[in-house]
Amino acid sequence: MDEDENAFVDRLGLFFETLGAPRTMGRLYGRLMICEPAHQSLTELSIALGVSKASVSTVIRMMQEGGMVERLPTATRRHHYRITPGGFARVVEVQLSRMRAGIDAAEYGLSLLRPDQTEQRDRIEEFRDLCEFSDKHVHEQFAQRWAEYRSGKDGRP
Amino acid sequence: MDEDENAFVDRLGLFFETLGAPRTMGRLYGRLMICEPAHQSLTELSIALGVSKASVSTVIRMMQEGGMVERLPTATRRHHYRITPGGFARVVEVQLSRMRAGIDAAEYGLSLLRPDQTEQRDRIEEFRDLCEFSDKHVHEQFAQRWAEYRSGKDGRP
DNA sequence: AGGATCGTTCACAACGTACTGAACGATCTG
DNA sequence: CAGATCGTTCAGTACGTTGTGAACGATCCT
Repeated sequence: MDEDENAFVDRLGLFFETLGAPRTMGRLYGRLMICEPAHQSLTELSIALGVSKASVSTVIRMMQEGGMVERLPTATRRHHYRITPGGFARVVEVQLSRMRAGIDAAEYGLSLLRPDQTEQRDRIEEFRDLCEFSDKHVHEQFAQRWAEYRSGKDGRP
Repeated sequence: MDEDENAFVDRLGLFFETLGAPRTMGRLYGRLMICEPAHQSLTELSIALGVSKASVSTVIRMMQEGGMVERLPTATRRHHYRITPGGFARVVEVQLSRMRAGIDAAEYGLSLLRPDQTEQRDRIEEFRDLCEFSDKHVHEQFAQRWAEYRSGKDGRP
């Protein structure tokens, strides 16, 4: 519809693509941020973005499972979706939790090396520690720090 | 060659794939962690991983530009590569810096909205703040905190 | 019950990317 | 100089993923 709104939606599509998510997911998220009212049915989203209902159906399910959007209870069989408040934080957390696989791989590598292979061990250990750090420390403190940051932004007492 | 080493290498390939990087990049990184000596020529890597020299050439260039590996000065024309010590931290930083694009998109979206569209503004602002937080705060403190964490791990005084 | 609306699912087409093999330029060795 | 080695580049192929259209089941409205 609106030219500017489309530009915004497409920018979010590009952003999501760089994060490894499908473009349509970003466009849906963008649309749900600017739409009025906040909740939209699958068909409405399909029309607004100019993509098939099939795409919206599959992608929005992924978003729902990831906690980015939530389905509202409704009387009709229309499925109304809206952005989960604070839901995008989960996405970032999931992104960081991927580091666990790196830790596991590193531990496996260390189990293969002899104790005297110190140089190789050092390389793997540094890699493992960084994965561990990214996952553990950042992940542990993320929710809390984010809450502090957020409360410092808005003017509520 | 070794069955176990291949398993380790392939695990890192999978890990890198989940981060959106090519599988070969992860396998190269894995190989460079366990090889002896630490530096390897392009042809050696090609043989060890069972991939074409063409792949190694292009992928290792990407890794070099990203700061994950570095080329060693050498007398011959053999290009010797090794893992950049602490180089993987850069990868994580780059990953986090991708959030900047989210900030820009959000600012653009806000510029489109009227001042009275408070609900939409709230949604976008939360998204923007989270991107800003992920990029700015985490990114700012990453190097320092990682150094602290690292120094606490190894036993050096 | 008949008709319409809404979302889901399937097979298929379109696209981008990762990888290969061959040709090439450049450098060392005998 | 001839031959071999090493890395780069290019065109082409193979693969996985994204998005579509059509058929379907289910629900609501007269």
